[in-house]
Parts: sequence; C-alpha cells; structure tokens
Amino acid sequence: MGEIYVNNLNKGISVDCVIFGFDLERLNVLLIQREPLNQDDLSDLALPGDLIYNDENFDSASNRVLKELTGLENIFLEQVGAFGDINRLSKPHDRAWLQSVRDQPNVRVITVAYYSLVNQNSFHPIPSKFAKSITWKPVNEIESLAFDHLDILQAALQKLKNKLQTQPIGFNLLPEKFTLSELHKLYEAIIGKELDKRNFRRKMLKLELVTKLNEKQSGVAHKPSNYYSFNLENYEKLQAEGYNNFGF
Amino acid sequence: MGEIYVNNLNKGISVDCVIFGFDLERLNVLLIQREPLNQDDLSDLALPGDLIYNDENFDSASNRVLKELTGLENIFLEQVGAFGDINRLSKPHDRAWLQSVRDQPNVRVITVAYYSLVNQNSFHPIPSKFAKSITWKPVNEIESLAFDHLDILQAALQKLKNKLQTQPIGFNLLPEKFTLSELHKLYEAIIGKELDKRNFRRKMLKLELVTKLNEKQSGVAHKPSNYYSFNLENYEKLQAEGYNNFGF
DNA sequence: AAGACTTAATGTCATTTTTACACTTTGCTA
DNA sequence: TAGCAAAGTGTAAAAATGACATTAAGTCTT
Repeated sequence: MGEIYVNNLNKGISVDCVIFGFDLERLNVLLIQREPLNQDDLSDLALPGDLIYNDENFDSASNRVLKELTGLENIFLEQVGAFGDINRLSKPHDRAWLQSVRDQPNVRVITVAYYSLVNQNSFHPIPSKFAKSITWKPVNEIESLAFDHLDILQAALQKLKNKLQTQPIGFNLLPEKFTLSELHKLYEAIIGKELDKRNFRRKMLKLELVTKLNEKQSGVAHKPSNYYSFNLENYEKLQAEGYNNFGF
Repeated sequence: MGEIYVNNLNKGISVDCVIFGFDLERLNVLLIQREPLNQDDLSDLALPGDLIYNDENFDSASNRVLKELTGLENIFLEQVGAFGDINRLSKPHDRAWLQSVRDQPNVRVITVAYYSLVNQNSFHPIPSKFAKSITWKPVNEIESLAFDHLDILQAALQKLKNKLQTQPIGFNLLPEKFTLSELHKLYEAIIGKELDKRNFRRKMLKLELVTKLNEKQSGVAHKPSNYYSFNLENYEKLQAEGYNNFGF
C-alpha cells in the first residue's frame, strides 16, 4: 500500500477499531494517545482508526488498521455500526487537533466502527504512524475519550455482551491453552457480574466446548490448574444443530 | 462546513430502510420500484432510501425516509449497519439507473441501513418522490433486489431474528388489539419455524406480556378468539429486573 | 518436615424451564 | 341441527438452572 493511495483517500469516511484484550484479570481496550498539540496539551486517548481509501472496503480498512497497529491478521473482527452524528467531531479540543493534522479539517467525517477480540498477552502493540503511544486500558476505568469514541466503545461493549450470550467468542481473547478459571474470569469481566464457578464449569464441560489437555500450571503457589483448549469441532457441530445458548 | 456540498446533500452517504410488515400471514418488506429507464426496462425492486443531507444525522435521515414514504413517525427503527462494498453499485443495470438520476453517478456511495417494524394494515403507503410504485413483498419470496439491497435485507432479517430472542419487539408489527394466534403466527413467520401453540401461549401469558381485553373477534366462521393488548408496563418491569429471555 | 496458605476441583438437591402431546369449546354456515 | 374451523386448555417427563461447602494439590514459611 502506501503512496499510490495518497490521492485516493476518502476524506469523509473512516474506520475505528475497538480492540478488546483480556489480561486474565480485566477486560481492556487498546487506545492510542493522539499527538499532543503542544507541550501543555494533555491529549485525549482515542480509538485507533483511519480514513479509508476510496477503493477499499470497510472490512479491509479495519483489518488494515488492526494489522498496522498490532501486526495481527485473521483476527475476530465484526462491525459495530456507523457513527455519523453531525457534532461528533465538534468538541473544541477535537477540532483543534483535526486542524493540526487533516488537510480538510472541516469536512464531515462519518466512521464505521468495528470491534475485535485479541489475545492481549500474545503480542506487543507496535507504535506506528497512528500515534505516539499505545496503551491497554481497563474498559470500566474509561470515562472519556476523544471525539465520540466513548459512544463507540459502549456500543461495541454492548454488542460483545450480547454476542457472548449466543456465541462462544470469548475464546478469541485467550491463548490456545488456558485454565477454566481464566475462562471463568473472562466471562465475568465481559458480562460484568459474578458467575457461580461450579455452574460455569458444568456448562462448558457438558457442551464439550473445551478439551482437557495433559498439562498443568506449574510454579504457582497453590494447586495447579489443568490447561484446556477450545474445541472448535464440537462448537461447529453444536452450531450446525442450531444450538445457540452459549450464554450465562 | 464547506461549500463543496452543493445543496447540502452529501453525495457519498445514503440511508436505506428495511421496513418490515406483517399481514397476519407472512412477514413482508416494503419495496419500491425504481423508475424504469425506458419502456422495455423491467426495473428492479429496491429498498427505499435516500442520500442524506450534510447537516442531518443518520437517525433523522432514516426517519425522514420512513415518514415520506409511509406517513408514520415514532416507529421502531434501529440501525443495521453500514454497507460500503466498492462494487455495491456496479452491476450494469444499477449503473445505468444511477446515470439517469444522479448528478454525480460515479461517486462512491456508502449506505447506512436501518430496519423498522410497522403495522402493515394500519396505513397505506404513500407513493412519493421515491418511486413510481410501492409494494409489500413476502420476505421469503425475494430473490433479488437492486444494488446490494438483498444483502442489506438479509442482514436486517438476521438482526430482527436475534433481537426477537431477547426483546418482544414483534408487537410493533401488530395493531393495538390482536389475538394470540396472530402473535403466534408472527413469531413463526419471523423465526421461520413452527412453535407449539400451547407452549407459546403459556410463556406469553406467564410473563404477563399481554393483557386480555373484554372483546372478541366477530364474524369469523369458527370460535372467535379473544383480543389482547401488549402490556408495556409489565414489559418494562421485567426489563428493569434484567429479564431478557423473551425468545423461543 | 510440618503446618499454613492459596486456588482448583468436585456433587447434590430443589426449582424452573422446556418439550411433547390431544381433546373440548364456540360461533358460524349450510 | 349437523358439521366446520379455529380457539382454547393441562399434564407429565426431561432438561436446564441456581444455590451451596468441602476436599485436593501444590508452594511457601518456619
């Protein structure tokens, strides 16, 4: 890619990505810090995103943003929706920032948001052209973001919650091998409430969504827990049967 | 914002509306027939939609389209998502049509789709600037539509099905007074499979989602059925308790 | 080496929800 | 008044859910 698209940028459409990660404790989102306008500028955090090219599909554009930022490809990625409120870029601080980086800062820009689930500990984000710095931040500690990105985050989170009730997408946030406790904490972190340990395990095991591996944790100061892996085959079988009650 | 937006129409963004209706038998969609290009032109059916104004939000634009077409306001309306495939307008027949009606027929146009639920028998669609003629067509008899409208329809239908599993939105498709059989058929039409009559009624009645009225059908050649109305209060109470299993 | 510590792992019972299934009732029509 | 057509109704078995407490397996401390 690169220069050939310079003049093919669509100045009115962007994609923004809500990239969720899980650190075995909390649900986090990948945020970028906008280039500060000056030394005193405590610039807001924002979702990673970019204007799209004029010959580029939304899915491609969001995959591009995701890849440039994380190096990851073929990751769970789903559209949240379009955000186009006429005032979405009009907070004074946002406007100042746009003036400094966009060649047409006054154009109305609508954005198509995506959300993505990645295994947070399997890679280290690549600071790139997007921003000076990149951070994971726990979802429920985020109180404000640049532009309308807080709205987008909330919509994405709601979508994730809903989806988790019918599809076992949470596995995308974990490494290949994981413990049932980790999976359990993941569900609690997304849904936002406590789930009974025994009932949780019973359902996962009964549906055969996980396969027990011959491998245990080691070096932990307590009973080591067994590792499991996601049973894709059985998920697809349940899927084919029309089963859709993967929730809690 | 900029003068580049002649007449304030945004030439690159449209909304399209998937307006579902129920005729007590089948689930239908409101379609418009594009102005034929010439006498021999058997023009495709399309979803109603329009370019948006540059100072107009997506929600406002979709409400505007809905109102201009049906006269209805304050109707269930929810975003499906953004559709922007680079080839979405490039079928030859679609291109010819665009050439004939748009002043910038080659601009990339992305669309934000909405779906809406209306009581099909409570109004007669108003043929308007949108099209020569308007028709209801059963969802499962639709095999092709203009542009990418079949994709949009399918996405909207999927969204409707999913939503119906957690929210009793189906009532939007019925008149104020309805029979349990009508409601039953409605669910079957949307979900696309048979539901046991007694089990269906039991759940609706147990949740107190419907209130029995002192009024029966008349003039039917069989036992007349009782009329019911939607119990909004109780729905809101269940909602507040976090109940979300309204599905089948 | 023993005891303390921490989290993993496990089973049962009561309640609720779901599924499957067939006959009687009501009003109209011929 | 007999027949027709859809409305309306109950029960029993199976499955899923929700609530709840103890033992097991390693590491760490002394």
